Amino acid sequence: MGREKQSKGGEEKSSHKSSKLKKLSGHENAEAGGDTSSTNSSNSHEKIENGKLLKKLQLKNKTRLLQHTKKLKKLLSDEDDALEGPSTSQRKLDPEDDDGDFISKKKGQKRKRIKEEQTECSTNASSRSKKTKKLNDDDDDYNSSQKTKSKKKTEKSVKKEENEPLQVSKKPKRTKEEIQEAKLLKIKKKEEEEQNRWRWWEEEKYEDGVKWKFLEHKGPYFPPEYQPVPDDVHFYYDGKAVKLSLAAEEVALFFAQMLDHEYTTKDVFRENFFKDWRKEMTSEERSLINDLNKCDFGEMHAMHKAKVEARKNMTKEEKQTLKEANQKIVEEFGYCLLDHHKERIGNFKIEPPGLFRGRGEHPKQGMLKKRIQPEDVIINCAKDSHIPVPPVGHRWKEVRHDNTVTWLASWTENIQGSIKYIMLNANSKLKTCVDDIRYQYNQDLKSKQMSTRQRAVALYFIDKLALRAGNEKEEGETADTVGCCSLRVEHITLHDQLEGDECVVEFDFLGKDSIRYYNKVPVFKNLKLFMENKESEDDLFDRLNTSMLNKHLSSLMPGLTAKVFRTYNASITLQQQLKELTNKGDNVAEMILSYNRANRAVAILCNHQRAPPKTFEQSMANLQAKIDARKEQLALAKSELKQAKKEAKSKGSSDPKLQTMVERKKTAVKRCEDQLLKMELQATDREENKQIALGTSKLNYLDPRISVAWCKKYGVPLEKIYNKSQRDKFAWAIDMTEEDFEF
DNA sequence: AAACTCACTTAGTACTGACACA
DNA sequence: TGTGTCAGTACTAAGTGAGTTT
Repeated sequence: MGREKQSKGGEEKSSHKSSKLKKLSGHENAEAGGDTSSTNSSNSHEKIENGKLLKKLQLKNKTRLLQHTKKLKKLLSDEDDALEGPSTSQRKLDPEDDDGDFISKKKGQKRKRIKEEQTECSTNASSRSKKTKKLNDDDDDYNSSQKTKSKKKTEKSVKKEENEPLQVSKKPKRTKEEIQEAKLLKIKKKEEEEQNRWRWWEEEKYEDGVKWKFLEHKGPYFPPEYQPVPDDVHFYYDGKAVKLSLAAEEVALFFAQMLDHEYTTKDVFRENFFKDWRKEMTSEERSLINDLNKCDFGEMHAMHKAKVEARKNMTKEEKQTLKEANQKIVEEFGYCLLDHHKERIGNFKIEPPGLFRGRGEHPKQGMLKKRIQPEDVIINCAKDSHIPVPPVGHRWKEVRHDNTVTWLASWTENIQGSIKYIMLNANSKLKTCVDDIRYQYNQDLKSKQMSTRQRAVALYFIDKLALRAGNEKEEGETADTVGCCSLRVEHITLHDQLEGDECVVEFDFLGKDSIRYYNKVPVFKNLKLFMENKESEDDLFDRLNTSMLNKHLSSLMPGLTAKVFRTYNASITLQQQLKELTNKGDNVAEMILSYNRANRAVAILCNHQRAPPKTFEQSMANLQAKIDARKEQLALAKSELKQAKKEAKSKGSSDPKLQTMVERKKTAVKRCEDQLLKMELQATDREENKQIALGTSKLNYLDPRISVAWCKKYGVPLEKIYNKSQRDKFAWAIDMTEEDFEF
């Protein structure tokens, strides 16, 4: 029994974790989308072989977490493995040092603190060891329960499949299946590794059940008070104008506004409405108004329609001011402070009153959804935060400080009696997070504090130019290479005026692997300031190091470090470029050029250079020769076609032999043209690629799902993008990615 | 062990705003 | 200049599942 409970606990933990991760990695949507569509596809592909389906389902279960963790893993480790070679050797000294000294120090401190806290009371100390044990148990249980779960699922689906005649013979599939099984095992192992890693990572942030340590917000935003209708708008009962009380009028207007909707014709809706409406009436009104059919809301309805129309016809300026006003509200109420970072609140507005519209034939449709008052609202925030102030003349129902839940405010809704919450944006994505970060560093550029200012500029470089973080290095041990934070004055030159641009900074330094980074960027005046009174070998950012930078970043978003930024930017660039460069109607060759161009944009961003291949000139010459030959061939084919046409004409169109001849020549010309085009595209591609290495980004930065999705979407064979070993490496992505995948 | 509660999590739909097109 | 269309967003109803109560 206890065991069972534990396993449940484990599962819960993991799902909780995965949702966390979701949030972090911004894969919430992708995951959901992938899931639904894969369900769809398993429905539609009923002919799919058993094995594949099985595998698919298994994979789906097993990779649910993987999908989330994958990114994180990529973000946290891959780059290190493949790209940070020299620096890792240095970092190896401290095995925990993953993201810079500071983080590890901080982590160490934190750990120490926790330990101290726990040794303070002995029960805690023992419970701690229990806890760790429990965690391990949970792990096992979780996996096994997942297994049984997926087994159940697959069994179910297999049963479903049994009704369908199997179209593909089983035998050859077996071996495939086995291979898949092996792959699965591998994936599973990886997944387990990642789970452990993640758990460790998360465990530090919040201990058991705690969702936050600090939470501050402004409380919910209440909808505006009811504005009574002007006197010239009348409500008629039984033909006579009746001036309604405020409360009754408000509810009447709800109904009047909906008159165009077929809801108002439904008996249930009308009955519910009328019943609730009467509750809002004064006793006189109630005794007068007994039949909804005798009510005439015509003028109110017309007024509402006129209002809608007027809003539509607003001038641009009016719309703009309205928008700005809304923006202000969002700025004030739309964000909260969660631990140390600003988070967007998903629904900071209290739901306005109205008539309930359930979905389908809802028995409660038409009931009045009451106006929520501050007296109905429970506020949840940190004890030591600024407690939100209720609207004047009001008080909150309760203010509590429960850090085991994530909601900021709640109230009980009157239709179903269920609780409604104000919560953080469920899909507060990396994307939006990045926007926030960008906003912030743009603000920080003007900061009075030098260190903040330097950090902002450094972030700008990392974001815009995808510079590496630039950890301090042991002098004399390795080549003198730098990254963003270790840039020195000698590495940049400022030009007040260069090639038509003002304030251009010219970068020239050796980055990782001693690859030269050379770039010219129009930039603000800050840099000049940083360079004042400095020798050429002085640090450009003397008040900044990577740990400070990463500390800042991870305060904006847990787990975010400079290199994550780089990875993120690489992937997002690929996706954007692919979207931009791909033309629907293009043939495969053109598609590939587009893809490579997108890939190239990323490589350029990340400064992935290569020396031009030794054989480059030769192979280009060869290709050119081929192109020339093909051109000649095409010219020949064309003239032949002309000739054939001429003959066909002169001898009358009756001769079928000549007709087929013409057709044949035509296709020959067409074929020649296609091939020529293909080769020319290839030549362009190669030429553009002369000094750029695509492999690094392809293998280590870019989320393969983007590429896989792109291939699927445009029908480009995957082999054209990924070679054999790359396909193996990305098997998981190839398998799980649907064409609508969005990074 | 059924029913209920709470805290999310998912998802359908109405609205908006950008854009292409006539 | 109006109009249809499409994608993205806001809103909130509906679903889920662990935990608790009856």
